[in-house]
Amino acid sequence: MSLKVYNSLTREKVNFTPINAPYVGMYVCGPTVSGESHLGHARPFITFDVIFRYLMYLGYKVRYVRNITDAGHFEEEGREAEDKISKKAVLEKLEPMELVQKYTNLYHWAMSRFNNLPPSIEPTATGHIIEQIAMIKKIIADGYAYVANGSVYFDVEKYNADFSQKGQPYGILSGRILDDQLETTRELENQEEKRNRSDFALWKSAAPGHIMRWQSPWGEGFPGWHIECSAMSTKYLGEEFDIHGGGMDLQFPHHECEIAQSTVCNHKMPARYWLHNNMITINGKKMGKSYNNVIRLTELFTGDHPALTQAYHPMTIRFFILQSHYRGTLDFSNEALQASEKAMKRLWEAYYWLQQSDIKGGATAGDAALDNKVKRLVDEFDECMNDDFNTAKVLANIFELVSVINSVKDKHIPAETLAGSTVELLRKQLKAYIEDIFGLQSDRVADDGKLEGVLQLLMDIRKEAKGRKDFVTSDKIRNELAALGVQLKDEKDGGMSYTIN
RNA sequence: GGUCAUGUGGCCGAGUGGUGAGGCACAGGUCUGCAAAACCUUAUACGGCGGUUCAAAUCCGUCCAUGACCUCCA
Repeated sequence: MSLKVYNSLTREKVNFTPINAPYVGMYVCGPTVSGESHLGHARPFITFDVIFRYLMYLGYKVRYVRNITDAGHFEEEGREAEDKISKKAVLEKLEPMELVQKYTNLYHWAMSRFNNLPPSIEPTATGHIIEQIAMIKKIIADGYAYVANGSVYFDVEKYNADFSQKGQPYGILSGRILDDQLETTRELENQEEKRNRSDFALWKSAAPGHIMRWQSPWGEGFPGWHIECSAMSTKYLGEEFDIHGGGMDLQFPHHECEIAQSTVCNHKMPARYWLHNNMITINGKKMGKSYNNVIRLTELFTGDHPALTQAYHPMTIRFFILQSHYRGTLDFSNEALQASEKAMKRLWEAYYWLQQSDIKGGATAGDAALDNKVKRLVDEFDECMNDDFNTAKVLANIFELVSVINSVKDKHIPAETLAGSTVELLRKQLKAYIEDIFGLQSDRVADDGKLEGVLQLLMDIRKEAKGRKDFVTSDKIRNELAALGVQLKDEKDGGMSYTIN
């Protein structure tokens, strides 16, 4: 039973073998901090966070590198080349780095709300200009890039011609054939500097108005988008590392260009396994700026958006994302998120009850069939994750276990139905998966126990009131606590429990 | 136009050719001072048409539909 991952490069599920076990290097393309993150951005970061956590669970020592793009990309496409970040900074009357800092902070805040672990290294593009320039120099020296008017372009045609023979044509990842692209690419303006349309910029000369600019051997300018990832992944993970991740929309051109750059510099395919998450859609359409259907994370958390009927907790979104496989599209809707919200609640109640209860199980199983079923469901967690991180299947199993737990809780089946060892296994693996691997967190207050004590007191008073059929008092306690977001529930044997929303 | 995906019940979503994952919603029931929760039961499905097979949601062909990428994009 070993981990299999779907490698976009070969388009098949393959065994995962680290280059230098137990060490694993993983690079994931991070955000461009020129604006607020939206729901779509949440997916890769949650997906790869779970992958990061699972690799550690398997015992690997993982160095997880996720960059921050803060240098600003150039835009072409009929517009004047311009630095996105500095343009917006002018509009907002901010220093570019102030803008970058603002959105970086927001991004980090959102990541922690999602309970994503911080990556091992989070390098910034602006902090690695020197490395990028060094890499560009090397590419020029090898003859795969040329200088034009202070800008440097990668010569895709030459690369493709030379490396096709070595079995690594340009387009190897995305399946694109360069010749087709040449025929079908739209007519672009301001392309006269490039020898071919498919050439991409390694370095862009900065127009006089540009605020973000650096000295280079080719004049003042700023780095192209693709080179930062190549420079930083090489610096921190080496010329060849294990996993490169990101959204499917980055396959082309971004990752394709990274492959070309790194291959020229290091004579190696940079990463062995290329993992790509699919998009989050809304009404069947990808969520993205160009579609004008973006729901920002701040809006999602507050519910302040026309498309939202309510606010959603970050954990609801995390759960929602884990309920589908990362390579499939996932369609956003209020109904779907509300379903996730309820499912999560159900999960927490069963989970906390089990962790806090003192049930021990029997010396042997009272019902071997059920006991075996529980063991099987738990054992399958790892198998599901080993099958290209099938979090949806793990959750399905967990919910089957929730039913069993609830049956024990309600005494429909006695605790001795399960063997003590099975109960322990269940406790241990549910914790490992729900908290450690899936990174789900409940809002259950982790204070010093004062609130817990107060609530217990209220529940005791309510119990006494009920005992003397003083339902006015007992309902008052329940209703007023409910108004504060604390839900009381009567249990079958006269006990009581609470949930905090 | 090129490349690559996808089409599963009211909704969201797994799925290894053979006894209908799971979640939410719905219906009936149990429990309950009431409520909520929980539990039990039941229902609804694999885009169309062919083919392979004893057997297909699962394999093959074809058609239809949708989406992504080809331009910044998670």
